Amino acid sequence: MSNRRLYELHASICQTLANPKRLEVIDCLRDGELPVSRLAEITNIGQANLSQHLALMREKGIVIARREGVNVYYRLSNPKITQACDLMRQVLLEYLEAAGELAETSRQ
Amino acid sequence: MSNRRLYELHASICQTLANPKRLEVIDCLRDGELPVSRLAEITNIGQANLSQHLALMREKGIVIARREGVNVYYRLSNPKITQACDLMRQVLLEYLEAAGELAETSRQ
DNA sequence: TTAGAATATTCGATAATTCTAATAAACTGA
DNA sequence: TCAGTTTATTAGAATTATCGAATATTCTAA
Repeated sequence: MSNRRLYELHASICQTLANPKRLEVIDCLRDGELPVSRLAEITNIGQANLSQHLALMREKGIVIARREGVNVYYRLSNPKITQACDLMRQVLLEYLEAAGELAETSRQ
Repeated sequence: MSNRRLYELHASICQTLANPKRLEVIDCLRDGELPVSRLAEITNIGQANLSQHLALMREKGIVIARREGVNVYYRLSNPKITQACDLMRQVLLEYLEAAGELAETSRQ
């Protein structure tokens, strides 16, 4: 597979994570599967919109759906997704901290 | 800081990584800083466009620029960015592998 | 000080994302 | 089979991202 194509696929994974609602859903699924109804409760995302976000993550292979009766349970396809999110969260927090200290310094 | 706001900032980090050209640039900077001219050579991205991508990454705190004479050197702001990218790359590769095996299975 | 090299910014055109509202589909129990 | 519950899909409007072309800025060496 060409490098160009790999970068495109890689970017499409990142793109899938590049939305606050989807990140919240991923966070909800960190410890195991949940039905859509529960995700809707926790996140307060409208039904249609939540379903769209889940469909997108399904297509990109980020989550896996399992139907049980009338409910559909979603789970993360790979624990490394949580790890990657956590790392990026750390990058963010370190950035915020550095920015905070910078503001501290310039205030003196 | 509110959770909502953190998810937004987190998403904006992911958004910054969600582009094949920017991922390629980040890959180039994995082992240290490089001048824009060198990045342009390696990646074959047009001057204006490359500069736009670098500006975006600067704004989001992903890269840091250092001017030395007529050249501007860019570097990653945090080694965890490389780690996060590598993890997501692994997620992708494992997905591709699983998809490949799936195709293998269904062909039998 | 001025020409030339390296980099950045601005401006539109095009494409991609995101959302809500409406509707459809899948399933269960009566 | 029908009503009700849960989830998915579609359509269209609004916002946002991406790119190339043109232009501006920053710096150095002559």
